[in-house]
Amino acid sequence: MEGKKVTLRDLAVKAGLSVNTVSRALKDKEDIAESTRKLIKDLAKEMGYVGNALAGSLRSGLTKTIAVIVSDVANPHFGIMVKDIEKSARKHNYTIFVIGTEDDHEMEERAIYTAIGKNVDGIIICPSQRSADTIRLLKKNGVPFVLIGRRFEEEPEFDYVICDDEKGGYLATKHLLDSGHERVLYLNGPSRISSARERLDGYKRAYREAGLPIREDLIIDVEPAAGDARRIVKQLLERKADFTGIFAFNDVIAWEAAYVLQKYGHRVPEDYAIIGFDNIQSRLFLPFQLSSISNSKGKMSKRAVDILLYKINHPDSTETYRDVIDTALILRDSTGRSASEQG
Amino acid sequence: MEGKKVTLRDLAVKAGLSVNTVSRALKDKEDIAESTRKLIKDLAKEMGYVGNALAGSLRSGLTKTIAVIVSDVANPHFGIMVKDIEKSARKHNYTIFVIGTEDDHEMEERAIYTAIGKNVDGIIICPSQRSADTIRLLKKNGVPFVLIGRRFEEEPEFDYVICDDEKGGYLATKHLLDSGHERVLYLNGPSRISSARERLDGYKRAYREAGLPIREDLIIDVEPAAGDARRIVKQLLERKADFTGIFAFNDVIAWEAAYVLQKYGHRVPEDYAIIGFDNIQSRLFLPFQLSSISNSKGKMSKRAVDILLYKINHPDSTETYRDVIDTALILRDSTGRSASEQG
DNA sequence: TTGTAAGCGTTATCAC
DNA sequence: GTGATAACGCTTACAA
Repeated sequence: MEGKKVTLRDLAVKAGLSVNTVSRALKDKEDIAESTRKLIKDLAKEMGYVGNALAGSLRSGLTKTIAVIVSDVANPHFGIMVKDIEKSARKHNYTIFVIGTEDDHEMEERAIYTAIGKNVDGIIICPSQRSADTIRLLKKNGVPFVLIGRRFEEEPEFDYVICDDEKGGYLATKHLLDSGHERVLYLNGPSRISSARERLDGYKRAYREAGLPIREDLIIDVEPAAGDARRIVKQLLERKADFTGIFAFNDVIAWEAAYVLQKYGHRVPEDYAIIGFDNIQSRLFLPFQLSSISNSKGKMSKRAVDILLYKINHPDSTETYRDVIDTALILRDSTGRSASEQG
Repeated sequence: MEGKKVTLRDLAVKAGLSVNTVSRALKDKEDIAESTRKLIKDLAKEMGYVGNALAGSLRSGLTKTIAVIVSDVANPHFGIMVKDIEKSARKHNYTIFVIGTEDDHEMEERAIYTAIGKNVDGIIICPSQRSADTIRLLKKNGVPFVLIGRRFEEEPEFDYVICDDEKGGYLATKHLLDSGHERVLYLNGPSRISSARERLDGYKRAYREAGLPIREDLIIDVEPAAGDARRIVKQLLERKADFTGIFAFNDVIAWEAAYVLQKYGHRVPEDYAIIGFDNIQSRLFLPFQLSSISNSKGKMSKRAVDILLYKINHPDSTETYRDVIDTALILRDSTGRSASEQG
């Protein structure tokens, strides 16, 4: 019952044939007698043969494996993305490594070395952007990769799939402004991150278009991982900062902000209107109806896989991919939409 | 710049030494001249050498890789677990494959074959429990594995780490009963799943202890993946089913139930008290304060990794592991706790 | 201290 | 149709 792994050689010995013949039979090569093929296939099933992909990979140089490197799979945004990537990859017979970085530089570097060492065929990474060096490592080692969710403006050779962050930031802010909230707190991500910068651009554009002054003291950087958002919102409330609308870099931060508002006895949307980013509600039906910016994670993930596989299969292609997926405003209760059917 | 991967041979040629010497130097073996070692290490760095773990694995039979097989990484419960497993594994220099099954039998089987084919050193799996055959496959192939979250009572040889589901079900139900909710709707998971059955046992025990009759019509199975919960709760509300408390198999189902209640204009906890399971709120600060049963996902994940690594490193050990992690009641607003500080 | 040879399990090539 | 041989990149045992 409890067996060591069955190899081609085991089958060959048992069948009185050569390893080679066994291999070819299992792979349905043309030049094998029908009878032999059947014999071997039955035997393989009987003995519970499972091919050793490792050995094949060593020869072919391909592992049918890709690495997905993100800060934190426990964040629903990344959880959803990883799920979608895995699903797309699986359709093409690829398996994924998942490696977390906590958006830390050193961990990211190690993650990349791990991936290269395991001979992945390619990498999908949401870079911490603490430095472009880690990504240059990939270029240097000739490992195909695609950035997802973030990009390096100064590195035109790094392919990416992002969403239209500027537009998202614009739509969110404009909606709050249009609803009469002239003082919008923006709980932004760290400014090293391209999406944080671009969403901020959108925020500012909305303000400019509305002819309202931008209040720099209402633009605050939050470290996403740390639960930093709660601390910051608490402080703001205690010092009675002057705002009525909140735009958050992502839904997790928006939830935390709403959580603190609740703790302090404030109502959403009556006292404060809140809008997030990522539209996680489309996948997770939470009883708190958070307005958000939809960024089509499913589409982004699929696209990233498609591009990566193309690069893997066309190593000499010099095309570069800079895909920007559209974003859209999704209104729910947290910004006081009247009873509608969205969500 | 853009290079093919550098191999030991490349280094050897460049250094005018044998592949073997290079290998030993990089591994800090004793019998290498200090000068040679330095020469080679510098060269390796310069040329950007990253070892090919594949080749070594083929020899050693170990890949330093484990597979994590779960139904759905986008479910925060599994997202958190995968994160914790990855973290623990990484500490021991293991990398994880993540494969989703949607709790589907065939996909689970394929996932297992994939894992075996990729020569993982071990597997952590939350089984769909549509059949024990898939898991027997693992036993048959001699691949170390640990079940997480679910167990097969009829298969005493399958090691597992679960939480005390019966106690959790008991605590949740008892709390609702104690709070005056005599008719508790139980939105349970599919009964093929051990944790669903055991939580139900706890539910029943609480009822028995309270001396109240168990209403079988208030015990309903929900398919977790499908968003089934929303449909079911809607139906119940429309036919004005008779209950005031809801105990849900997990937090995702609880959220969906609360979501529907909200849509129908009901208040939580005034009209309905709700309690979930998994205590995701401990990781994600949502503005909806859901009472829940804590099951120490961090502890479970770590324990699963520890057991698995032990089994990998002691293949001849015959110990079996049946770990049951304690569960605890965590009260929040959704069951009407008075203002306290939990959260 | 360093080099040579063999082998991990598979597959591609080329004989037979 | 089938079998022998080499090769993928590395490590272990042993020889020099």
